[in-house]
Amino acid sequence: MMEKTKLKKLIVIVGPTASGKSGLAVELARIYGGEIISADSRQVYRGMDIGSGKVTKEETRGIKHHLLDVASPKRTFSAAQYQKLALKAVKQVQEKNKIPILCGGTGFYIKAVTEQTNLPTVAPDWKLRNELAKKSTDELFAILTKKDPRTAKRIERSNPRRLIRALEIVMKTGKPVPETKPLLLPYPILTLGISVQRQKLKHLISQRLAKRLGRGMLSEVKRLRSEGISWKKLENFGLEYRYCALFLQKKITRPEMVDKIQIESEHYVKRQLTWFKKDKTVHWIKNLREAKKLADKYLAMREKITARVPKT
RNA sequence: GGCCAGGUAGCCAAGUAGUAAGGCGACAGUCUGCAAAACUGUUACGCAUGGGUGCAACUCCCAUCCUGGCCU
Repeated sequence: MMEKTKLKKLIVIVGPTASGKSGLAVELARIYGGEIISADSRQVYRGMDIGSGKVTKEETRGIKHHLLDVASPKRTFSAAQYQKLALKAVKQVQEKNKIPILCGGTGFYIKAVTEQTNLPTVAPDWKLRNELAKKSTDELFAILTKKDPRTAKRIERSNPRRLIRALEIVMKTGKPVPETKPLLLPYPILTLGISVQRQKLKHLISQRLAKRLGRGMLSEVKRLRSEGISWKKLENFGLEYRYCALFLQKKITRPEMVDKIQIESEHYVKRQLTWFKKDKTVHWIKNLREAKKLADKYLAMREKITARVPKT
């Protein structure tokens, strides 16, 4: 009986871009017998490799990675789709009696898994969205206030994207946006946050950018374009994809492109840190040693409990 | 040396007698299906320096310093 009482585990690794999440995840996976579940909103797309910083075959060092290349860049992938796939992957890994390591910089995706927030099931209706997009935020807010005052009260009244999504839900369901309650996973999670000095991060980003250009990032973007991804879509992917696309269209110069990617990446770091700092369960670590210490302690809980459960 | 233009926040920049637009950056933050996205807030008791004229000057006048252009 003892061997059947496996305990569910999940290690989460977060941190700003270029902080070394992927490397740490692979290390921990090798040490503890884990598989990695990527939580990156761009690495889910096939063909977006260099620009998104997807691990290479060598970098995986034989560790299985889930949730990479699961979507076509031609279609819009969403947090809800991610949630479904990621939860499935977590379960799958746990069933193999291995440790799932959820690793990535997309805070919203991480939250979708760890809190299992029940995201509204209304699918995007682009026709409706485009219609609504013609209105000003004031108008949108006024409509929402009328149809769903409770949501209007807490929504950002100047953010068209949020307003439109809320209205989409209201109009498609005929009901107010449902209140979500976070469903915490029924087992403890260990969340590690990689802490790197901002200044150091800037250097890392700049080095990484040079490397990516050397590896053919521009060709990658050109290829995506030739495969039918519109410039607009590429620009919407942000960072490297946005500014490479602008450069390839000759809307900006190459130095401007490099400059923009650098600065925008630094802004991105800031947004990520704002998000992750809010999560008080994150254990901030500086290196593998600190990570191991926490992981050892966390995983040791397994033995204690599995040893005890059969007796009771 | 002469003439002209100009010196406004970390940077770019508007204003031009009535009490400092805007953009970038920086910093902080938001987040219920686009999240590398979208969005919000803060950021010059002071406009090269010193005088002067006005009730009132960044705005007008004078001098000085600095920058750029042209001329010799």
